[in-house]
Amino acid sequence: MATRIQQKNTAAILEAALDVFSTHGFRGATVDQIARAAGLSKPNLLYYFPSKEAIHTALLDGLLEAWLDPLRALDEAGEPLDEVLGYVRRKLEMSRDFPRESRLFANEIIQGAPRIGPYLSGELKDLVDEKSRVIRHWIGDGKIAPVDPYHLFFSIWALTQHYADFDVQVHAVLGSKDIDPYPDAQAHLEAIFTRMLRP
Amino acid sequence: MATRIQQKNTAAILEAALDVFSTHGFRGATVDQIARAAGLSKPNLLYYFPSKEAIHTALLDGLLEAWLDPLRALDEAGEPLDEVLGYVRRKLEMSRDFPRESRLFANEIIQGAPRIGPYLSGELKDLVDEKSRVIRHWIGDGKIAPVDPYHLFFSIWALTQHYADFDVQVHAVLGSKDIDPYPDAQAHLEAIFTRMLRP
DNA sequence: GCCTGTTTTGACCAACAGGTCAAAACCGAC
DNA sequence: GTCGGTTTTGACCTGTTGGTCAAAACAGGC
Repeated sequence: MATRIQQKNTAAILEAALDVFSTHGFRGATVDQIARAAGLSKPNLLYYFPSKEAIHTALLDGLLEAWLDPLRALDEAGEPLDEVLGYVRRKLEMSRDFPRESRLFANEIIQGAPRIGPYLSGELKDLVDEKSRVIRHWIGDGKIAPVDPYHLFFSIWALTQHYADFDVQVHAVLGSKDIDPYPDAQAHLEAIFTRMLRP
Repeated sequence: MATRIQQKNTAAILEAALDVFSTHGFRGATVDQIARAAGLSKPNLLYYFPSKEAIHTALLDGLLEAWLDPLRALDEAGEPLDEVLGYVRRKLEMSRDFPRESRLFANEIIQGAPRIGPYLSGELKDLVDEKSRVIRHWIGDGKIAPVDPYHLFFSIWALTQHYADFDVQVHAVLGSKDIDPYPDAQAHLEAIFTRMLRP
């Protein structure tokens, strides 16, 4: 249904908007800024999306779609520690590979989740509830050390997303701009959760 | 030097501005909004602070002043595990008691630290470098388990600030708005770092 | 009460923001 | 090339924003 030009331009817009929204927040971003970053004029951009809000919504929808995948993959039938470590690894890879998406999400939450409140207490909470039961089963079976499942998940989110959201701080503290912190982070987090969950 | 009215009004402005900036970010906040929240008219507010920027700067300066105190208190002469746990506790108390300050800081970092970049690679990095040496000494003496000091600090920041910055998400996932997550968080973090650092 | 400095205000401005619109330019099928 | 629909643009409108200013209102010491 969509022409070549449409595909190319909507993609360029979303790409540019992700850049701008993730670093300036919704209100801090201007349509003109996004348009220029996408190589279009403002009216031309508005030809593809009816409003600034619509671009932001499209971006968030696409993000939330994939946001839960790493957790969904946590498998009750697997080896408990490996499953958790796998989840941590996937989340950390998302921070590394999609830092802008992480910051877009972070912006939204910090500002009180005005647009994704229902998602948080809906889909997200449901999935976390479900996986928390899995964690509790594992604890009941003595497969992993007793731990509050909810705070376990909070810890995983905090530790992994930190490397995307606070990227600037991480690099500033580590000193050299060229260093990739992710290998060390990966080892560090693996050690943390291994020690935390070993029965 | 400052009159009663000046003290009262500048305090009210900073208080209101903290509210507004921490939830909407710098560009998302409007001077009018801050003025109304402080119970003043916009020109009246501008009588006390020369610009929106000046209010924001005053707020950040005050914050950064106190931001490092919990880490400064980490004492090389103390019992290593207790010292780290004390730092974690202090940081978590800051998240609980000053969540708006934490979000103000988070907003700044996520947006690339346009105003506090020098602080990050200056004061902050220096202090972290110094305390990292302390951690390494403790490791060398076999007092705590070997761990990358920098990533240890990142972990502490991530885990404690998460409860302030992502407060909405925490409450949404936990379900009941009335529950105070901090007691559980405190116990959880204590357990994490104890297991992490026990030799 | 009066006088001096402080505080407050309403009216105003220029810049910028999101968004509209009609007309022009462009594209590809025929 | 020409024709229909698609794409792009410049000019424009309206509301908002940060900030100014002169004048009014208000202290509080005498």
